[in-house]
Amino acid sequence: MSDAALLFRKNGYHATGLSEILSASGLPKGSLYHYFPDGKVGLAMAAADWTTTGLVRIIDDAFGPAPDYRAGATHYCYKLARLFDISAHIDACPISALLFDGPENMAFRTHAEALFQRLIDSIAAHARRFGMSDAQAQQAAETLLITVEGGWTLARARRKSDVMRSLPARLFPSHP
Amino acid sequence: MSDAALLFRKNGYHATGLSEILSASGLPKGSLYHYFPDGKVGLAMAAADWTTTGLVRIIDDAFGPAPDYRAGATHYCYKLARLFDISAHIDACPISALLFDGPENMAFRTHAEALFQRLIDSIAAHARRFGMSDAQAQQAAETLLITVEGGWTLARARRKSDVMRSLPARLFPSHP
Amino acid sequence: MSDAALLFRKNGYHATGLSEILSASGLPKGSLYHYFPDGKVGLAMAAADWTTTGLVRIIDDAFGPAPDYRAGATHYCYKLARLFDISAHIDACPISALLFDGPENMAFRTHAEALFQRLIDSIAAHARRFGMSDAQAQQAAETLLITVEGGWTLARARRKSDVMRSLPARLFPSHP
Amino acid sequence: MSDAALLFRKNGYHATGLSEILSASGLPKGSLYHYFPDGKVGLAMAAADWTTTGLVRIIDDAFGPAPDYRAGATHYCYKLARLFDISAHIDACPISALLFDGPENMAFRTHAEALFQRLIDSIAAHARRFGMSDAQAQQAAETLLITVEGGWTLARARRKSDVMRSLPARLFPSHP
DNA sequence: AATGAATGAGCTTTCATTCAT
DNA sequence: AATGAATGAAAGCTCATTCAT
Repeated sequence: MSDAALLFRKNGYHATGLSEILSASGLPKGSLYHYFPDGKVGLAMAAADWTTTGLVRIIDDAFGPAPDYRAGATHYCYKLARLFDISAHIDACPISALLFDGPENMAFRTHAEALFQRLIDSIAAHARRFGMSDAQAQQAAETLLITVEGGWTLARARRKSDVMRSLPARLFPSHP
Repeated sequence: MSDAALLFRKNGYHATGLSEILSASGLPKGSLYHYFPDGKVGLAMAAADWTTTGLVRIIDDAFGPAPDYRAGATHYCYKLARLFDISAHIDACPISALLFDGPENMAFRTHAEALFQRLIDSIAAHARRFGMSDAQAQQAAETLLITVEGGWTLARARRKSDVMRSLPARLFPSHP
Repeated sequence: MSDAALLFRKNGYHATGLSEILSASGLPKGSLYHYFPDGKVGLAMAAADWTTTGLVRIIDDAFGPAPDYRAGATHYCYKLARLFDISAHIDACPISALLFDGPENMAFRTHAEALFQRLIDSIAAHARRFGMSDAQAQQAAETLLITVEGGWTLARARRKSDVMRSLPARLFPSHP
Repeated sequence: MSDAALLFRKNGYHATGLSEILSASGLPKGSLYHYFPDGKVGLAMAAADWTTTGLVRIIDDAFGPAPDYRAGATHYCYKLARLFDISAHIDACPISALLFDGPENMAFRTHAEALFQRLIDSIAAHARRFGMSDAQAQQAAETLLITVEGGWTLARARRKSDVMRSLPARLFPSHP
């Protein structure tokens, strides 16, 4: 599963062949359709689920020990910058890699929406823990996700993680 | 060219076949490699160039008549929201569609970086016009691009353009 | 069994998947090879047997109450025309569906020959009952089978059962 | 083309793989879809056309020099018996091999109907030449096709061409 | 005795590209 | 300069069958 997730993120959905995934994972060719009767679509969705779970864990690790929301968000951006560095700058946002599939698969869009919402909800839970109202928390979490998502895209184009580390300053500008 | 750009944005790089593009544009099959000796790669880059030029025009239209930077950025987000709506929710960010190609084409990343920079520079020029310093303008333009890019991704997952119209409030929070 | 026979007749041997048959009949997947150790080949033969038994019953029903051979043959053709109509033009001759398998299964040909002979023998028995000699009966039964088989093929191509009802006039032309 | 036609007749539509045809004909794999953009379906139809043309020639050869319709039909049956023998008893009626495809391809049935009609028309033209009325000729030609088709099927099951040579006696019984 | 998980060969088709004209 | 016919690799997927339980 982790092999599939990595390859999908690295190459995108269409550029990743099933045989590539299978040879990477060592599994036999015919077995895939037992575990994933929906074939490549089902496998890609499961891979995105798997990676989203990992992102939720990163969120919890970032916000858990933080003294306030701002510190948690900053930790989160820095953790993603590190993740970007160790993955050799080649990994796309796992959910976006799913999203960028043809429009004929509306299920993909629906699934991507649900996964983004999982991330937003995870962040919002921490925001509420730090005293925000429900509306404030939802707003702040969405803003963080949007910023992180856009920052990751720019970092990818530049093949440098600096942008990720610049995000907290953009999110929380100092007021003169 | 506009046909190619639209198809790449709609389906992504790998999901768009050359024959699909050629039959859409009515061009003869064999002559593509005379106009684009690098084949699909060169065509995709040219298509991204073409769309980037269109985005620069949108930026100029948004910021040109605006009284200040904040108003220009707001106009820009609203124009993109309208663009999202009239393209029936099927359009990816044209540059991202390029980005999500395999790592075997590093030229793609380099080209995507240059295109993003063109957008940033266009925005920064307007920012300077409104009195910002060079450093401030570059910073503000990057932030706007990051936000717009992330917002577009979330809008695409939700198949609703609302997120785009919520971006100005996130970029310019009111201070109590 | 009736599910398998119907599917084989509808789609042919190779176009009918074992999983299709098993899911239609509700039987567990692995147990097929206990009932039919020869797998798909054995199942198809048993299905053809089952259908042949049904055809023998139709022959007996057609000839049993008939006053003479000609009337019996006519009834038979009309019964087959009705069968063609109620099966929505999708049924091949069940034995032919077997026949049209690859030459690597010579057992199929042998089996098909035996099944055709069962039908011929059933018709010949009625012919003898109506006073024909053994040789006459065998000859008449073969002719009827040949005509019915060819008529069914043409009816299938035309998707109309009319040909079947025209067969008696071809078999028993009025002498001026 | 003749390779494809033979293989389809020998093994049936579904049991004949495209790679089998291509390796038999020596053509490269990718070229097939230039000559037959509809793929296997188009190839099978063209193969059936090709063989039908051959059957029309056999009909003309049989009826051309014949003194009357009965002699022409007899020649035709004997020519088919010889064809059966030299094709090693393994060849199906080429049109039937087409016909026995899944019902999802209504185009196949329509095409098979047209091909059968070509054969009937060819025979009927000769029948008219021998003095039959239009109605008589059509009727006689249909009867001959039906008989030949059914006879071929039985001959195939028995792996002996005797049935084909017995058809004239069935078509033109001597009146005592 | 009975089963469902597991398999690898094979399927048809699409692909970006080349090259003789 | 311009082209469409031609191509081999690879794609995603289905298949009948096996076997440990």
